[in-house]
Amino acid sequence: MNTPIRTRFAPSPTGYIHVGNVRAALFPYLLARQQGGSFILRIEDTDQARFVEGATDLILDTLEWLGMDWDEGPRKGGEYGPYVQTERREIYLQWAQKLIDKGLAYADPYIPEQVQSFREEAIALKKPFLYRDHRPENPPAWDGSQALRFKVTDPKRYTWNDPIMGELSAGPEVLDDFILIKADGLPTYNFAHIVDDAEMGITHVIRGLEYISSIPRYLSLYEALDLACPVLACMPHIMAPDGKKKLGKRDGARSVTDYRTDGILPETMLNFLASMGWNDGTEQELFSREELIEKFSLERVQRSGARFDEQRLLWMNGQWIRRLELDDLYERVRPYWPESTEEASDEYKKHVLSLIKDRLKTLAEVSMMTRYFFEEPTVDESLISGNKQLSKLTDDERRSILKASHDALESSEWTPEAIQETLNNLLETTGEKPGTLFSLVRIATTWAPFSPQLNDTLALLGKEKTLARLQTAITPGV
RNA sequence: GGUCUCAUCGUCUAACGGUUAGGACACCAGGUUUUCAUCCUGGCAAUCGGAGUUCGAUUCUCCGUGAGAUCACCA
Repeated sequence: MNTPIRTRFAPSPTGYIHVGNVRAALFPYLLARQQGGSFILRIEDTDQARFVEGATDLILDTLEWLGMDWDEGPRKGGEYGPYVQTERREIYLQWAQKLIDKGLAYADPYIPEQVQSFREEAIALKKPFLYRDHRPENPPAWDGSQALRFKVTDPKRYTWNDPIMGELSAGPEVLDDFILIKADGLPTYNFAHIVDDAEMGITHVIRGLEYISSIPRYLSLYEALDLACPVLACMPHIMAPDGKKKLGKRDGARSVTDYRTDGILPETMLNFLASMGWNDGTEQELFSREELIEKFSLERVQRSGARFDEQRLLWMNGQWIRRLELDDLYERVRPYWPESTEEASDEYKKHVLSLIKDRLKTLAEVSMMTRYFFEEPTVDESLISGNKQLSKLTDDERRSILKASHDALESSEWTPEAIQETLNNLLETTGEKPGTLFSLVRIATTWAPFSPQLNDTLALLGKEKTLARLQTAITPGV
């Protein structure tokens, strides 16, 4: 009987959360859920300079929105807490003491500027810089005011197996005496995450590719601490739209909150991010959270980076919107109605929504797509002049067609079917083509570049409004 | 520059060493007797280059080339 796996997401609260961050949470989440294990959330806030107030809440809110529930961590607690690194200082110091006792950690007598000059010296000589080449003979006893460094005693080549990348290795030249505890008393990521992962029983570490070159250092630290090494997996980056480098905040990576505001569904975001760099080998494109959990595997994760294609995201969002039940969609779209809809009944708005559901790519689009159902539209002559058929007609010809339409509709029953029949009859009596007649009536009643099927639109708009808008369009001066 | 990694349509990707190299997005054309969209048809479009192994290479090996990551008292 295997012990249940434990995976984690360990973000830094340094600002907004972008799609790359979310995907770094998604893969460990999916794996934990699939294997019946635990997904742990840990806040890595040891960089006080980059700490941003409120960033943690933003991260937690985003994960909750996406339905990526965690088993232990902030807002949840758990038996391995605290789950915020600045609250774990004592733990790091205890582990650091173990290394000191073993002679595997020592105080750095230099200040950062001195180390920097060593580094520049090496660069000037075109030699790779290694701190251990400058390792002090008799370092002072560590009193907590200096940085504490790890002592690499046996630089060697490490080889390890990454479930995504395959067999990896790196030589001794990448091993160095890195800093464990900074002069401010807080641990570096390199040290803290090893300690935390061990203390929290993490079995699978899944993180971005940028960590791959540091892994030999982690391996040497696991050895020094006599710790079993968890499974280490690195996943490829999401690339910036130009495909040149990993997506980051400086490249205008949009926050997940922005996509949420635009009306991207959490289903879409999950599906889309999982699909970037993973597929199940079939031709399936749309995966629900449940399907992702069932089918995900690290072995099928792509090894190369993928660009974030917003057009594909929009297409996928449209697909997910279409899959929603109308009532569900109505609830989600609630914040997006224009102000003029406040008076309208839920029933009417829901009906409007049903007509445009197939047209939506984002929830935010309801606003611009439905205005004419709630307020009097503004006449836009360019809709006529820009229309191939309609621009050929004179004003009088257009009025005459609209007049005929008005009169026919006036005596029509007001159901979608009856309206369609009336419109069809009108084609015969006026001798106009559908492209002319229907377009003209559509524009005169909505003044929108596009709208749902004409008979449905008129039926919902109501006889009174339809006739009034046609009358306005017939009135000279329009 | 050192180290490490990656490489199939414009983009996301599929293909036990044997396929007319498949699908999706985008784009183009047509259909669903009005527009936009949905939906359906069809079209365009790819194995980075060179050696080698093999009867046969997108797939394995090597060398190039290109791209990315990393070399912090950041994570």
